[in-house]
Amino acid sequence: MPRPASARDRVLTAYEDLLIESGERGATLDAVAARAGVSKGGLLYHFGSKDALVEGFIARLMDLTEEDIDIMLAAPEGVVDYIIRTSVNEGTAFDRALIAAARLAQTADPRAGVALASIHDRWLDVVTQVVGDATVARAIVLISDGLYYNSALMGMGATEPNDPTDERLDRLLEVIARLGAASRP
Amino acid sequence: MPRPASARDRVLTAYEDLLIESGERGATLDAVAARAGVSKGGLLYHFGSKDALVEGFIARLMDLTEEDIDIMLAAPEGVVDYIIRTSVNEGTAFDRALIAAARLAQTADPRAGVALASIHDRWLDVVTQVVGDATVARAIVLISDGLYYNSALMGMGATEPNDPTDERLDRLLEVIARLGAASRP
DNA sequence: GTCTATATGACGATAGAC
DNA sequence: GTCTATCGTCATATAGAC
Repeated sequence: MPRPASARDRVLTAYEDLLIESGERGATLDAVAARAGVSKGGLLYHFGSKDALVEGFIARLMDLTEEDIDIMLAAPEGVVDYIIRTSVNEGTAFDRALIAAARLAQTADPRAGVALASIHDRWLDVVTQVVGDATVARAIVLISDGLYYNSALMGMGATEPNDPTDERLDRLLEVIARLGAASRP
Repeated sequence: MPRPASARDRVLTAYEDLLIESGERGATLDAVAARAGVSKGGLLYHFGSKDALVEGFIARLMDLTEEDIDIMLAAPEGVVDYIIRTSVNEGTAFDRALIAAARLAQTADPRAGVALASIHDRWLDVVTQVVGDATVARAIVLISDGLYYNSALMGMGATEPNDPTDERLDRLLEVIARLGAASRP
């Protein structure tokens, strides 16, 4: 039940959208406020500084990460299938948050990079447990990283959502299976 | 024989260094000029605008790409071994240029993203020819992308050069060999 | 809680001396 | 070729009214 979305939440989403569409440079307080439908003063009531805005964004990203890992572990297609196919759809709230974080990671603030590294570690843990072998797990997570990377870097703005039913992903998953990855736990 | 490095070249290298260490936000004309040991006016004599500086940087990146592909094709260990091990050392001039380009890719300018995409395509071509299978080649290049991605995003500044003799890379290459990749042409 | 000013500083770029 | 001003613009942040 999506409730009317508080101003604070709208601000966070507006910031994320702008990071994806215009990069860190375009995600100014003015632009975020305009997009969220509040004034700059209104924005700064909720987040006292741009720093606080980044902090709030990363906190929400980490929450979404935990949710996604639960979904991943329960995925009927198996963890490996899930992690590859959802790299990167840009459809879900989590996908969007991840791309936005990637955009943020190379600017002034190292926090986004640290958050991404910790998410990466969580994935590696999960895949290692499912797959049994640490190096195979690493290869799989690296392929997932590569897919995210390409999504995040090429084609700012015009990033059309990946089709999870793309045949190329099917073939990629077949190849990955040769690594000795159990596609079901 | 490294000659005394023209001011123009020093500016380009300073820009690259600052992109790696401080991100796009930190790579201001002031900072670049200071690092290159020239004044802002001096910098703007060689590159009439920040746009021209980006252009010059990307041109040098593309030159380095062609050089690196020649080296890759002639590598005694084979193309696959070479591409994985050099993702990402941050030691060579080419590695540094690539990381800097990744930092640049999510800001205002789409040119860096376009350049990265074309480099990626060149790699995919080369690996596909060596390996025979397009999907296997894609998996390999994605792993390489993932390694670059992690280098570029985590740990701004403190990115210590990867050790190409790292045992973890050895194991990763063993796993990749299971994909059916010929490690030698 | 949300708004409209306004202060302050940084960045990109120009003009002109040497 | 390289320098020292200097200008215009834009971004963050503050102050204080409603």
